[in-house]
Amino acid sequence: MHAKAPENEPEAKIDFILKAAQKRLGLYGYEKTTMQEIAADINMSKAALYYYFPDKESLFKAVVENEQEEYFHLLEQRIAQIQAADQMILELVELRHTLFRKFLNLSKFRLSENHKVKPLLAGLYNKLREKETEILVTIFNRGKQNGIFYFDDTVELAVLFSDLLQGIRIMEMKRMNGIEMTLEENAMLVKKLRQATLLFINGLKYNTILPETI
Amino acid sequence: MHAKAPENEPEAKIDFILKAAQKRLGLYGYEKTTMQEIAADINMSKAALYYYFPDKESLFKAVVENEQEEYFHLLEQRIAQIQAADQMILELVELRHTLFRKFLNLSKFRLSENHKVKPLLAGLYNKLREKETEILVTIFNRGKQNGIFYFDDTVELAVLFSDLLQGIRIMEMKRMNGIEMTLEENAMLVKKLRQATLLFINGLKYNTILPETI
DNA sequence: TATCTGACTTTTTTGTTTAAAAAGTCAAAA
DNA sequence: TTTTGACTTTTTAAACAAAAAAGTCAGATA
Repeated sequence: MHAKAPENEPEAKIDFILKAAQKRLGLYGYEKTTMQEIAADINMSKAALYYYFPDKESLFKAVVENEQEEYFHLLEQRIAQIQAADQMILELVELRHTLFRKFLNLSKFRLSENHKVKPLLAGLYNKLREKETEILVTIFNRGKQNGIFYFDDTVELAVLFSDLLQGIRIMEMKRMNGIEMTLEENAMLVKKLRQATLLFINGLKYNTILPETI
Repeated sequence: MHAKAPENEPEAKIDFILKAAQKRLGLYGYEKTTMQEIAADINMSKAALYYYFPDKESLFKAVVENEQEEYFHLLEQRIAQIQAADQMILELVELRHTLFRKFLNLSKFRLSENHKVKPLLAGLYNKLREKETEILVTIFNRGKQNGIFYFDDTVELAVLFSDLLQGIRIMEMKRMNGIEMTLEENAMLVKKLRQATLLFINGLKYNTILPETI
């Protein structure tokens, strides 16, 4: 790589480092990426990285948070142009999938696995999910107000739906052979997510029996 | 323990060993249970166990398969007494949950984790899921024939539903602190499974837009 | 003053060796 | 046919050393 860093611009510099880090992390995962390597890629000393980021975890977090912000920004933009709540959900599911794939790469940790990366990822995932739930609640409430969705506790509903999607992702990942996802595997996952979402939405539309009344 | 083994009855003897093994495995998991211990519990020599089971894995498999057969037997019994397809699904989900809890104990492997137990468990889980899918397909087909469910490919539907349930279980397990499941955590999981199932069934009942036509 | 570096210390990971524990075998006994 | 004690082989665990990576810092650079 050995790209040139921008001179005299702290903001741009940080962004430059993030891009380099993202490349390495996306390619090799957290544990197989060293600070040394990231620094070398952009002709910096390792110590310089520590001038901008207190530690490796912070750098990793910044990279992931970057992606997440990008995603939510785009999502809000897209949703703003849609009227129907059910269409919003479908849009969210689709866009969310692209983030999942990025996240999958970033968190690709070789067999050595958890114990160090797991809590870090868990924290990042929780924040993502919190924001996601918020948005889902907004959409579900809108559907309720417009009289097309029937469900009492929309927060509960949002958490359930979020679980459901993530559950499907996990199950499909377990089916994968290697660490990489083939095109077919991806297509299958997308299809399942869509189908589950359609049924879910349908269930909401005609949900005459509210769970609370049972 | 030190229970007495039944004399001169190979079938009963095997069952006796299985019960002893189940107790240990359910309590400590595969890796923390030794053949020696199981043997000692029933006043046998370790070598005797190897007369009935070729190796430790076979014994473990036999224990799990035992549980599964019991489950399917009970399930078929219960389902036979129900008319409506949607009620059958609810019954299956509920009963399936008790099996999940047993399975959870049996497969409780301490931090040392995968690499040895994982493929073994995966094989057992796949067989379970295959049978489960079969039953689900039967139920979905019945619902379709009776004109209350609308979906084209019921096999696909069964796999999706199975994924969905397992996904919810996994997500809820990830939320758990320790290895054990508290009563509250269990109640929450049961509630989510039920709610998801209800929405799913509802979605099927009013699924005017078949996924294939989109 | 803000940014950066080489040389340094500390922590984590990896590899190696050895001992203990558990799996698995077998000839002979009951 | 079933069971056992004594045996061999394989797997796990502990202890230690060496290597690699994380993280620090006084001083250089501009």
